[in-house]
Amino acid sequence: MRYAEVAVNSPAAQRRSFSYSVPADMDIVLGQAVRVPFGSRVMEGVVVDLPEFPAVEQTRDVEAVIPEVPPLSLTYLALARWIADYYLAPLFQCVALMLPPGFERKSLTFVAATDKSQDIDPTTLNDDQLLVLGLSRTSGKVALKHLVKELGEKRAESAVSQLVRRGLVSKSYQLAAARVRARTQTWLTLNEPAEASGEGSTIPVRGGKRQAAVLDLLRSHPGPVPWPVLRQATGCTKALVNSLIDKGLVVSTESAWVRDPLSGRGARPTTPLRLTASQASALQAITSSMCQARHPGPVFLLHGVTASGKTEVYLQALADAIRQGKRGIVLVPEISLTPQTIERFAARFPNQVAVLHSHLSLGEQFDEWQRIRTGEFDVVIGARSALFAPQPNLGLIIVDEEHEWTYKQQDKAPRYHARDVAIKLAQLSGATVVLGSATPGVESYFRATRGDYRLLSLPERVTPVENAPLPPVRVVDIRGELKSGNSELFSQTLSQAVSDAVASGEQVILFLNRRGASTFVQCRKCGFVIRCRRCDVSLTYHSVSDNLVCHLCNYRTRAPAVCPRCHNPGIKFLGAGTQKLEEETTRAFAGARVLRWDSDSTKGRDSHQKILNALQTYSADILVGTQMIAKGLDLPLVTVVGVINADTGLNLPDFRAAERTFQLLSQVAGRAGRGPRGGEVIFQTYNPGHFAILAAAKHDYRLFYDREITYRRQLNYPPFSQLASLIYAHTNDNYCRSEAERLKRQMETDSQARGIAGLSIIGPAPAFIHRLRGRYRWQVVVRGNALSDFLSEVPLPRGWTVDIDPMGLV
DNA sequence: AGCACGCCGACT
DNA sequence: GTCGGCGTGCTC
Repeated sequence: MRYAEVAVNSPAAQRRSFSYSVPADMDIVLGQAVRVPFGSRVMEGVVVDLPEFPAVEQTRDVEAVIPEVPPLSLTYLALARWIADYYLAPLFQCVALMLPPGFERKSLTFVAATDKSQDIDPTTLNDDQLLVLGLSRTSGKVALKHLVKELGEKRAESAVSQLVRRGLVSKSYQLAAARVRARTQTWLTLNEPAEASGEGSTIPVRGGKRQAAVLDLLRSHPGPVPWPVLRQATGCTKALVNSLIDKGLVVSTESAWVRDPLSGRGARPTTPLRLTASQASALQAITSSMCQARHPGPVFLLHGVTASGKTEVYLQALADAIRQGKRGIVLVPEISLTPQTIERFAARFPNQVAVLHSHLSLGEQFDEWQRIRTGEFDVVIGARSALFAPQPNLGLIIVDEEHEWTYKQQDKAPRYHARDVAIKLAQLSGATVVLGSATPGVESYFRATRGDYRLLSLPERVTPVENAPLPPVRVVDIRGELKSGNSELFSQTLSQAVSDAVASGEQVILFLNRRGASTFVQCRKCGFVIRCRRCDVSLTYHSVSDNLVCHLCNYRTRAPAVCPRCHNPGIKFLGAGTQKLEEETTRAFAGARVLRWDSDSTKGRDSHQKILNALQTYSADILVGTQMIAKGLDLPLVTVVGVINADTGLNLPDFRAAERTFQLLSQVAGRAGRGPRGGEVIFQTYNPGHFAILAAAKHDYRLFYDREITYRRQLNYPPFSQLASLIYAHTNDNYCRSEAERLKRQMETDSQARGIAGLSIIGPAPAFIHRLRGRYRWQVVVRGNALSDFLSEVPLPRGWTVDIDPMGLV
C-alpha cells in the first residue's frame, strides 16, 4: 500500500496535510495535483509527501490525479511549507500560489428531490419548502446558490434543512466547472485541388450567395482564416460552414490560440546604455555572484537615488543571466506596472518578456503561465505573485522599489512579503536577489549594514541634462502662513511658486497624501497632534464616545476642547481629500487647467495614459493627485512640486510612519527638475523640524536612517524585534473584546510555561478598522523573536487572523 | 467552509 | 415540547 500526504483546499485543513491511500494502479508523484474525498465532498489538493505510513489509521483513496497540472518541484514544495510555517497560513493556500492561474475550483452544493417526495401531502409543506421542492424537480437537481438567490440565505437554508430532515430532498456536491483552460481556434481553408488553384471557377458554386461569399473570401486568402474573422466578414453561420466541410469544399483545423497581453505592442528594440562608474561596479558585483552557483543565493541591496539608473543595472544584469543560460523574474510594485515600465523591459528583450499581474484576464494569466513554464521567456515581470511564476532555471530575482508595501499581501492568507519570500526562494534555489530602492526599507538597510545583504550604491543622477542636481526643497511652516490668499490649503510661498510657474508656461504637481483623511486630531493653530504616551502613535477620534483612543494599547482619554499645547480652542480633525484640493486649486489659480489623478479618476482602462498624454502635450497646467503620481512620472515641463501637507503620514498609528513619510516625500521630490529648466519642491508642514521631513528635503537617506534606526532600537521595534498582529472578528463587540483578552492571558501563561523571554503582548485594543462587514474587530500585537514558533503552538479559535511582520497600521 | 451536535431562550 | 440561534468539534 502506498500513501500520500495531501494539502487539501479546505479551511479545515489549515497547516496540516491529510493522509490518503493511493490506489495500486494510480501514477502519482510528489507535488502532483489531485482530487480527494473530504468529508461529504470531493476537493482539490496537492501531494506534499509520499510517506511509507499514513498519519492516521483510517484512510480513504485518492480519487484522481489532475494530469494537466504539472507537479510542483521539491524547491517549490519546500518554499510553500516555509511560507505556511512562517506566516502561519493554510498549507493549501501556500501551495496554490504556485499553481496555474484559475486552478482553484469551488465546491458547489446541489439539492435533488427524492422518491419519497412523490407521495407527500403538499399541504404539510410551507411556501418556501414547496418552492425548493418544485425547483429541485425541474431538471433533476438545483444549485443551492440558485435557491439562495431566490429566497435569501436564511430562508433557503432552513427550507432545505427541513426537507432534508424529512427525507424529501438530498444534497449532492460537485466541483464547479474549470474557470479557464487553453483556448483553441478553428481555422478554415479552401480545399482546392492544387492543379485547379488560380483558375477560380473550377469549384461549382451551389447553394446560394452566402456560400459563394464564404468561398470567395477563403479563395482570396492565401492561408487559413480564423472562424471569427470569416463569420464577421461574410455573416455566415456555423451550420453553413459545416455543410461546406461536408461537401469537401472547406477544411477546418483546430490549433492553440494564445491570449497574449503584449501582442500588438511592438516596442522599438533598445541596446544597453553606457554605464557610469558606480553602475558598472554594481553590475560587476551582481554578475560575478551569478557565475558562482551557491546555496544560498546572495542578496544585494541596490541603493540608488532617483534617476540614478537602477533599471539599466537590472537590464544588464538580466542580459548577463541570459548569457549564462539562466532566466529572471522582475517584481515591481502594483502601482508601477504601467505600460511604460513593461515596455522598457520588453524593448530590451524583444519577445522574451512575459507579464503576470491581476489586471490581466484569467485567460491571459493562464496562457502566460503555461508559456513561461515551457521556458519561452527569459524574463517575467509582474507584481507580488509573479515571484511564483514557473520560470525554469531561475538565476536572478529583482525586487524593484523593495520598500513598497504592496509587496506584502494584506487581505488574504498567506500574508506574505514578496521580498522576504524572494530571499527564501533564492536560499532554496541558489538564485541571486537584487533589492533596489532609492529609499530602502529600514529593515533592509539595517541588514545590509550588518552584512546579511551586500550594499551597492548609485549616488549620482543620470539625467538627460548633464549632472542635473536633485531639486532644492523649501520647507514651509504652515503655522506662520495659514489662510493666505484665496485658499486654506496654500501657503503664500506655494501660491506664489505655482502662479509663477503657470504664468511662464511650466507645469506643477500638487501632492496630497489622502490617508490624511483619517481622523487624527490636530490643532489648527500650532499643529500639535495628540499621541499616545506609551505607544507614540497618534490617537484616533471616536465620535460616539467623544474619546481619543490608542489603537495599540487601548489607552483612552476624553477629547479636549482646547489644544493641550497652545490652549487654542480651534482643535480640529484634519483631512482634506484630493477632490477638495482640485476645487480649491481651480479657484485659487483662475485660468489654470487642472487635472486630478487618483484612484477615483483613473477607473477606466486607459485613463492613466490619457492623463499622461494631456500632461505631455501641455494641455494641462496643474496635476493634483495622491501617491499614484509619486511613481515614475517623467515630465520635463514640471518645475514646481508642492506637497500640501507633508505631515499626514506622520500621524497614522504606525511605527513606520516616519519611514513612510520620508519615502513618499523623497519620491515626490524626485518628480521635479527633470528637464532643462530645473525646478523646486515645496513641502508644507506643521513640523518643519521633523527629521523625516528635513532628511527628505536634503535628499539625505543616511540622515533619515541614522535617526530612525536609533529610535527603533530605543523602542525595540523591527529590525530589533519581530511583530505579529492578531485580529479577532465577531458580530458582538463585547464577546470580541473578551476573547481578545482571554487570548492575551493565555499567551502570557503559555510563554511563561514554555520559558520564552523577551515577549511583550500589547493590547487588546480595537483594530484600526473597528467594524468591518458587520463584524467588530479587536487586535492584540505580539512583539518578540521567532514569533512563528511561539504562535504555532497557540491554539487560535476560528475568527482569528494572524499577520506576521505586518505592514501598516500597527 | 459546511455539517452535526448540544446548549440555551422564546415561543406554540 | 420544539424551533432557531449560536458556539464547538470534525473532516484523512
